[in-house]
Amino acid sequence: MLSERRLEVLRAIVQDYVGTEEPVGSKALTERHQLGVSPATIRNDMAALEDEGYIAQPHTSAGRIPTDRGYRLFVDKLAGVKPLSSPERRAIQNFLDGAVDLDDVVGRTVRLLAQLTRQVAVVQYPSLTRSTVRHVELLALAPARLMLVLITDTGRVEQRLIDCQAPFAEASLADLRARLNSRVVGRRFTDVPPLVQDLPESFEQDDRGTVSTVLSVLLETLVEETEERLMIGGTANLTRFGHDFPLTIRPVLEALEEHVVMLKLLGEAKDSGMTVRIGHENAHEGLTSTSVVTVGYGSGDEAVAKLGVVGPTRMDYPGTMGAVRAVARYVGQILAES
Amino acid sequence: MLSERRLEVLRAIVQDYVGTEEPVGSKALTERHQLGVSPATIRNDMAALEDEGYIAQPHTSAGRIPTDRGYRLFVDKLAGVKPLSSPERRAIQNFLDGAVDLDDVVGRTVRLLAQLTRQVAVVQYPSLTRSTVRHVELLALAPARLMLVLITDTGRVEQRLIDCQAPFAEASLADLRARLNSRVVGRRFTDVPPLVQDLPESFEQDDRGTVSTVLSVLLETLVEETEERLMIGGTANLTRFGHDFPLTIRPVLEALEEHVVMLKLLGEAKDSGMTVRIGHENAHEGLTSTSVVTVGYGSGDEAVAKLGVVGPTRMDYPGTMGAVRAVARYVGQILAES
DNA sequence: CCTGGCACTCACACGGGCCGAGTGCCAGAC
DNA sequence: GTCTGGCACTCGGCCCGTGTGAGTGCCAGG
Repeated sequence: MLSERRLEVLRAIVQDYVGTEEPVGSKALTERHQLGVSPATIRNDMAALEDEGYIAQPHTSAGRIPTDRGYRLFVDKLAGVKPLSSPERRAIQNFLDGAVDLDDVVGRTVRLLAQLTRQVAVVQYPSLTRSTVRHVELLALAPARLMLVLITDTGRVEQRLIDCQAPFAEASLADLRARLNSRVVGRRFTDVPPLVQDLPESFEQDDRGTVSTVLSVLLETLVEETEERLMIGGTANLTRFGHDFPLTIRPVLEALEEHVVMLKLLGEAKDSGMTVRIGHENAHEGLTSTSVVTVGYGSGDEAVAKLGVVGPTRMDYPGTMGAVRAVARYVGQILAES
Repeated sequence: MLSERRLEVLRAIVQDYVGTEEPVGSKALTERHQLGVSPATIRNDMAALEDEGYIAQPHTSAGRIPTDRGYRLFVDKLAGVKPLSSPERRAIQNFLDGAVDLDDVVGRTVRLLAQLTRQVAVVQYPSLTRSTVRHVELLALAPARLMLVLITDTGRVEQRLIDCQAPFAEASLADLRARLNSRVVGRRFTDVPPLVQDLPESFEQDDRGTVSTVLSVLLETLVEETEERLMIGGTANLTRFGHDFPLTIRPVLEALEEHVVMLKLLGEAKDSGMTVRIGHENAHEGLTSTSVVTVGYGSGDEAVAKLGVVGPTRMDYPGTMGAVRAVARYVGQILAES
């Protein structure tokens, strides 16, 4: 177990290193923080911290920098979440309030997060799986060609074209439309399947095939079309990473472009509360020198999607966490209103 | 006017520089190309080319590199468009054929272009303004709340919610839907406005307000919602730029993230044929050290949108142009089929 | 008009020496 | 037991002088 002071030393090291981007030595530490002890004492503490794997020296005669493990301890035990200033909060609200549709909300959120944190922002579109159905519409584009439109409570709209084997009477269509809506509106996607299972039976023999087709397309849309999307922004901030560029930044850019990778990353995060994954804690190889801060957001009590930022392990954790949490909160509000 | 051989020297310089990324000297030139003259002669030619502003020396005693003007001449007079190999063509077709919807087509195209050219790919979504209407649907979500769905010939679907002042009878709705479709299906967006102008007059007094509202939303969608979208990919290729990184790459990333900037860029290109903008020919400041190769693509005879790549001025122009043209052609085919 | 020769210029790589920040350890003080 | 000041040591980074080689411009001769 580390003594109180040693934890304090670790905190100081993290803070200084994040600020200066340079290895921090014992003397500099005593000068910049009121630790009340001499550099020699700090040196002993640092040696102990190094033994425990919390800090490391890049070169024999350089200062120390935190390891991933050190950042972990810092985040878990030493750092709080720094709330935003009230001008910042107002700016967020103003900026997000101007959004006109879902795409716009997500787009603005990405830009906002990127600007606030000066890092790469990742925002997942509200997921279909956790949403509820606001409305289902069925229209006949041609006698044997239908279009299914699904509107979610988060404002997302999905449409599918359906080719039927046989023409479908307008009356039957209206009937199906009405029954569908009465059963599924307001339901969560995952609850829908059992609710519509028996629908074909209540139709005439001739129409059952078409009804089944429609239902299967609907279920496909609900489930398989959990094809989750996301938007990414602020990649220009990657250039602030370090000066050993190409090697550092390239794999990160590659990972960011693979939305599948990013979705997996978000999926691994906790559903509620904030998740911070530091350096090697990220499974993906390209991201082992980055930290990822994510949090769920939603229109109501429950999270429907996640958002977060990707930055160097050497990031301002309290500030970043504060910004991420605040943005998630406001986006949730905006979604609830619309 | 430059002699034949001097043009040949310029071509050789461009080719070598693009290949090696290093300034090319007179001796190396004679060794790698059969110019039939000695280095001394080449030196004279190079001096002349430098006087004319086609090449420059980064340092007093280094080789020459092409200037923007040099590349311009190369592209205009010296370079052809290099056709793709047939395996490449097959790969393109296979890859694009797997697309399931418009988003997927655009996404695959971006990845394809980025991979083929090893540069940043930019693909504009098929523009609404040049498309035609495949179908318009109107549905009542609630007595006084309508939804307008617009389907284009390129498979794009736009939807809008409409709040009406007064309830709108189902019969009137069906009537409006039918009339709308009979007038606008198959029409180009720009032709629609005069065709629907008089519609409100043919409805009952009570419904005219709602009809007008619907029409104005439709026109808004057609015109204002020429909010053109685009997709960008392959930014990781930027890391291959040079070794003087941050300064070069940063403004480029910033420009790429500003979709408005990129759309303007595409808008400035010729509507038909390929456009190559080299270095300072690009108005945007962040892109003055890049070249942009764009071409229009479309489902039929006419271009409905543009795509292209952004890369260093020192790029393989013939190869890039070949890839861009080929991809545009195949995307056009895919769109026409769907 | 082309060529070989020649003197000149410079960017860059290499190597040595100095500097200073930072460390570990130890003996002594509290 | 813990902290402190002192001390010897390490080593990365910086400055600087030198050498090298690629590349140039110019000129006289074919």
